[in-house]
Amino acid sequence: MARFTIATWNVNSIRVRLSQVLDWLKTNQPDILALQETKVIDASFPWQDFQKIGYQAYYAGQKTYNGVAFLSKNPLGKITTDLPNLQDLQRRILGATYKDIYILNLYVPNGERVGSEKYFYKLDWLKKIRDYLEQSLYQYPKLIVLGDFNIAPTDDDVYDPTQWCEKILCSTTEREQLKGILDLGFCDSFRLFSQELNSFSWWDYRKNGFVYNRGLRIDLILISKALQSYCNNCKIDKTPRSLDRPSDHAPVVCLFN
DNA sequence: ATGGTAGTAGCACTA
Repeated sequence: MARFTIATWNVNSIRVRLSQVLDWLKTNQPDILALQETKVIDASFPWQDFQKIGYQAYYAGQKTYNGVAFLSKNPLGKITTDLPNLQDLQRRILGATYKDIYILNLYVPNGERVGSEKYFYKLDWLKKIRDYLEQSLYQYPKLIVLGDFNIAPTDDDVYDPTQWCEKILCSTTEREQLKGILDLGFCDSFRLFSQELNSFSWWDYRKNGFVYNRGLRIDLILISKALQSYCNNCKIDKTPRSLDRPSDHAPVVCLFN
């Protein structure tokens, strides 16, 4: 397999974060960057800025909320924004092919609070994603599912598991839904490699969460079995989180070769 | 502190 890097980053508004994303792309040169929470309608997506630095943009946005995108050095194929079993006005899904790899960029619903209406929407949404992935694996054994999952897979991905016990992003039911996806034949690429304790990808803006490393690891790159032997590294890049006016999420990068 | 901060929009909602 030719060397290939893919990354995911919830940017919390592409318009506010545009210069940071451009700088990060110039420095890191991933083949593909998947974005979440772009928060722009398609007509306002700043695709020209990315084209100038050698990236083609694919996007599915809406006003104010959600919005997903791919920035890619090479053209992507088979762009999908809705799944056969999941048609939603909320723009949270973007699928594309790159060579023989299928890539699914997800902005999983937050869920607000365990037991809330949004929580059940999240669980139902994840079940539909699972069913779609189960089918897709037949056609695309090489499958990458990445994005903001809004689930911390285990207590090792939580700065204070006691405080977060059975809270949104950490509840047993959410974790079981994620496990249901992993059990199809995916792994959490971050855990294929040794990592520092307390590695997180999201820190609350409030109460200096980043300064005290009070975070969660909710941004994931899941890879199917057919890709595992090619995966050489996965890491979280905390540097953009320390910039002025940052996103509350850090990029996660996965390398194949 | 049923708080806190940020983005969008221009208020209240979402995260």
